[in-house]
Amino acid sequence: MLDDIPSDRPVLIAGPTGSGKSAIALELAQRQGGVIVNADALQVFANWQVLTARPTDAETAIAPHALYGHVAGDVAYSVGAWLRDVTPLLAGPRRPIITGGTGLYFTALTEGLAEIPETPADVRAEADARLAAEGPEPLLAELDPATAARIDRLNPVRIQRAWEVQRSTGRGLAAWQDETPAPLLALGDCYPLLIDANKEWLVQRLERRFDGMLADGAIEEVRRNLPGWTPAAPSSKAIGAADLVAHLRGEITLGEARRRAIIATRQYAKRQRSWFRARMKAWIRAPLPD
RNA sequence: GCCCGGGUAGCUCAGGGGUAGAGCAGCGGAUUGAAAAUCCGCGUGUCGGUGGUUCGAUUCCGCCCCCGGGCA
Repeated sequence: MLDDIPSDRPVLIAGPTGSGKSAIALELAQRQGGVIVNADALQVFANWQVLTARPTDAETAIAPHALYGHVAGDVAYSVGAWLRDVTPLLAGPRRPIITGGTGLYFTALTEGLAEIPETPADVRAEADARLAAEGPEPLLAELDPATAARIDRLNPVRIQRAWEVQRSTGRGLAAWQDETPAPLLALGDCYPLLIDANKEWLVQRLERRFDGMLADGAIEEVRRNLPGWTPAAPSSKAIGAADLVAHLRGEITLGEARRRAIIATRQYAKRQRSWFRARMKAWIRAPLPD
């Protein structure tokens, strides 16, 4: 698999959680050089390492890594922010090996993303408040027809996003999206590798991986995050975090927390599979185990 | 041994004379700035067993089995 990878082009390594992407990236970086760039929405956060399976200090010492743990856990992050972070790394000097499981990030990178200003915190707060008080319908009614027709009207988060864009920029989301610029990195200019993990094989691995996280101090890591813990924080979405918090608070047993976290991980892997199948048809597939 | 409950989808349970339903799990899908998020779709299962009443029983009655609790 690694022998087919050219050394003069950016490499993309996507795949479901727990499929061994990081190890492949590390070996590639050791063989050919380059910088491993994170494309995982949760591994950007500084307050998690064990729970998000972020590369360890020993691993980051072997090869250069970028965009791992560089964002505080209570700071809003997004695809747009990630794209802005990735841009300078694409210019060199090292060949980027972009690795992660967030399909949206890869698609935005290789197919383009509308250049919409970041939603100001006060607009987000206003939207949160209105959604809680009034429900999604009034917000939906305030959207322009083109946007309303394009988004999933049954999904409150999609409605909120469209409303926030309208409110903060004065333009409809659809108008912005219609002006989406060319992608930062076209598929033809890189080597896009998709880890195609066998489902049963992966499910077993995910279970063992969570036990490994517990053995490596996941509970202590969660305990460190307990002061001021809020499910609303961007980094609180890490799978298993809320479950282990509930356990530390004595609400559920460790066994129950483990059970829930493993289920959530499996469900996440399923969603990744859906994205990859539908959106990454042109990628080079590497079956695992081979 | 007796008295109450209860035995219905993988799990937790609702229902009720005209062959049954919800949450979770599971499976599939969508997804251009919270994406490890969010959202959509998919439910035949000896209704514990067996006899009886009835045009018809999972639903009513008898007996039996199992699980709780209580009394001895």
